[in-house]
Amino acid sequence: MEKLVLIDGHSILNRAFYGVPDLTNSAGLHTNAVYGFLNILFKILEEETPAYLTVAFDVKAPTFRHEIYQEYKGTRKPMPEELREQVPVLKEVLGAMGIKMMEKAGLEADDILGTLAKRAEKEGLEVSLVSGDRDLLQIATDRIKIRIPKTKGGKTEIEDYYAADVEAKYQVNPTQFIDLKALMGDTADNIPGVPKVGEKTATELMVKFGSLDQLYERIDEVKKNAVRESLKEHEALARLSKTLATIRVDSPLEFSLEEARVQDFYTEEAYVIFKKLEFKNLLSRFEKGVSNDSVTEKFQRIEDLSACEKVFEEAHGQREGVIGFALLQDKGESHPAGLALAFQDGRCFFICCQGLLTEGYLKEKMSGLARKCRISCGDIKNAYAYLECGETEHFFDIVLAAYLLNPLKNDYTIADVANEHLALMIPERAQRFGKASLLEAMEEKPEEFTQYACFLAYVSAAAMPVLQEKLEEAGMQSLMNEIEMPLTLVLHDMEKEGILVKPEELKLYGEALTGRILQLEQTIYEEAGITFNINSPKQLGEILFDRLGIPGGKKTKTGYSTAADVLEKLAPEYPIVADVLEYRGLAKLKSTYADGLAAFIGEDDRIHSTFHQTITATGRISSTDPNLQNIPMRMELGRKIRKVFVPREGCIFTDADYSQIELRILAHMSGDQQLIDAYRMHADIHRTTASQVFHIPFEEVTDLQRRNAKAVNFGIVYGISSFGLSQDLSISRKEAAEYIEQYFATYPGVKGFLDRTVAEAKEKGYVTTLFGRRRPVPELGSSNFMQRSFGERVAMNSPIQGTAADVIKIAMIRVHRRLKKEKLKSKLILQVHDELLIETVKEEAEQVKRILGEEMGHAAELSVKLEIDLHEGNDWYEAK
DNA sequence: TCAATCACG
DNA sequence: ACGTACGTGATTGAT
Repeated sequence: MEKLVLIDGHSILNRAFYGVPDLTNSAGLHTNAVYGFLNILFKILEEETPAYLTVAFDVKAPTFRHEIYQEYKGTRKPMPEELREQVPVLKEVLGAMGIKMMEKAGLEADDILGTLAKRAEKEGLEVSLVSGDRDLLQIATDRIKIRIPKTKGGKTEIEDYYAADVEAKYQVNPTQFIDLKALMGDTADNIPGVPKVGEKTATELMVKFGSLDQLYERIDEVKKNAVRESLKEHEALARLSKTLATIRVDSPLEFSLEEARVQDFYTEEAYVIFKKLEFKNLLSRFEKGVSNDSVTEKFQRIEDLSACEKVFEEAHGQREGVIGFALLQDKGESHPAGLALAFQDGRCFFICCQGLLTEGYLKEKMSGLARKCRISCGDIKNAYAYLECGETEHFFDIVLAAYLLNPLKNDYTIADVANEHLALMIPERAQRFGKASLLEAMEEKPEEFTQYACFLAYVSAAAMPVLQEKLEEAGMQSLMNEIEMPLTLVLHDMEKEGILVKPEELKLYGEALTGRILQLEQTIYEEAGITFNINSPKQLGEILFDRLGIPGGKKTKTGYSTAADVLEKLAPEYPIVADVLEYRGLAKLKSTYADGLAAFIGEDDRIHSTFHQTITATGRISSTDPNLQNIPMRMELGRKIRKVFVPREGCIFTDADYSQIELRILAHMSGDQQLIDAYRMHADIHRTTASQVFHIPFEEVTDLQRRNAKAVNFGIVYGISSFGLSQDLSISRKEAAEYIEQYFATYPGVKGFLDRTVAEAKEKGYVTTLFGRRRPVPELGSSNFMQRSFGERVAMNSPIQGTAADVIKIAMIRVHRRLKKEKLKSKLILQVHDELLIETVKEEAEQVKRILGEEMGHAAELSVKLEIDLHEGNDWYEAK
């Protein structure tokens, strides 16, 4: 049966805009929405291979809905400029591809789509209707399928609804869906619903009565008084809403199916436009012979021992080239689905972990190979169980390389790398298997799984030379080879090691909090004269500022701000505010730390956090599940949590942190002689700064002056602005500006450096650290003042924060190496940006301190010394 | 899924 | 005139 695909143009463009990260071509044109639209389009065409295709658009002109309801807003919120400019671009692209488009004054795209769908169905066609708008579900039948794509970070999943699926999900059939909408309203389209009726109530009503008409005929059967009265009162509104929500299926349209016939999209004209938009990976579709088929025909699945032996034997012969490798194992899963290898000639093998091919066997085979050959893979940190090896020289992580080349992306999948660096489109995992685990996916779709696994290995091998060349071009090869790759080993060991905690003490800590929390809760309810959810900023704001009439300005989009800095100003005068602040503090400690951490304690009584190397824009690492880089420190009560983190039997903690590493790096990078000398003369840099900036003898600097100088120092590192500083110090903007001016007068080299950095960033589009790490700063090209200012601050801060990140990474690698080389049992277990924590065997304490001092102190040779503060203790609290 | 809040460097 | 400090992650409530 022939098929017609109908697409809601604006709706899909809109989805794509918000789902695909910002993209701009060199002419400064935003292209992300068009790009996302095309990806969805190609995906659908590949799946459906329709005979006919039409894209419908809304027109600006008023529709019949405006005539019957004045306030009707139709198409949603105002479109951001970055999206609006892409609408004509999309139409141009579709035109060039010879795709039929339709729009008509007085009709919304919905009405065109509904009408065409029903007509086509009558003529015996199958119909797929693609839209981001659930309103279209009312059109679904068993021959009209509604497809709702969801794009997040480049990945697209599509929800499909035939009539039966609508019923399964919403408990109403497509016709009833209109009535359901009429009761609920639709805020996006500004269609009013009946007050007091939300989704839940509306569904209940529809299940019971079947239709809006039936509901009003038997209105007295509605049990809830409030709902019934509201329904009665707003009957006219409900019926109006129904009319507004009903999609027309009988629009007067001239439509010839023949014009919609799908033809070859890959026209010369389309090629030119794709090139102009810089859709490099889509261009590959125009080049013949580079289809995925020619790649996948060399993919093979291995299930038995002899075949596997042969693969590994051959692999050992691949010394000159690189072998692509992929481990197919989900995090937290006890055993893998298997592993994949890719050879230079394009042959790829997915080796199932089953039967004689046990986990242990594969580990041994793979580790043997890893000792002899160069291996390229993605996310190597999670594959070390299969690559047993004390060094990383002959390993390459393509994901890590992709991160270095552009650290601003949200995630780094191998499919992404293939897309960006090989111009090869391969489906994302979620596209192939949805939310299924790898083991489930292998069971359910064996052939596709083999293809998926082989692709991972294939891309790993094929992308390596490309990425290496790009790294070299960008001057980041040694950053990759000497810092990021070796660091993967260190992080792997840190994760494996974990940190010991005392579960009972953590529990006691939590219980102690609970008592006080309950007490405060009661007090707050009494003071408010009402019980409410203190954790809800919305409710809290209303109680404090409306009900109790406490003076406080609106701040956030949604209502009053109840953030700590606002409440702190009110606390001295209003006991309830002080209590809320205390409550908030305790609730945070309880939920995030006491209860939160407890959930991560393993069988070994240790917490094994995950360290991420490809998250931050500046080069720092991050920690999750749980985050051990934000354990309380600044407040005494919170800090006590650190007492539950302890070294194992026979060990102590040795903690070392850099003293003001970012300011020292600023001194070095700026070359400001005054600042360099300040560090050479005095330990107390903030007091020195105060003395020099305010022209006072060092000894006479007051605490306030020192505090101000400290804030200025911080401000400089963050990319100074008088507004930010004034906010921090609660002084006027003018005063803050004067501080900054005096600071720059004192340290002219710093001013020069910051200015140069911003200028360079504007020229090149990125900034670099001392070790060559890059951060692009696209915001500098923005026409928006706010965004541009942000870009300037980022340009000033990133080289400093990023260099500090480089330095401690170097220190980690060296400390880790020396612990191993000197055959110590002490282990590096945590990094907190400027701090390293070592679980130290007592007998090794002196040696460990020496290693930390030497390796951290000399990780980089700067024009000022890198000072280290060293502490020891029997728990993390003592060791800080 | 997003916004607000708050923990850290 | 615009309306902010830089970089993260977890929890909560509301949508």
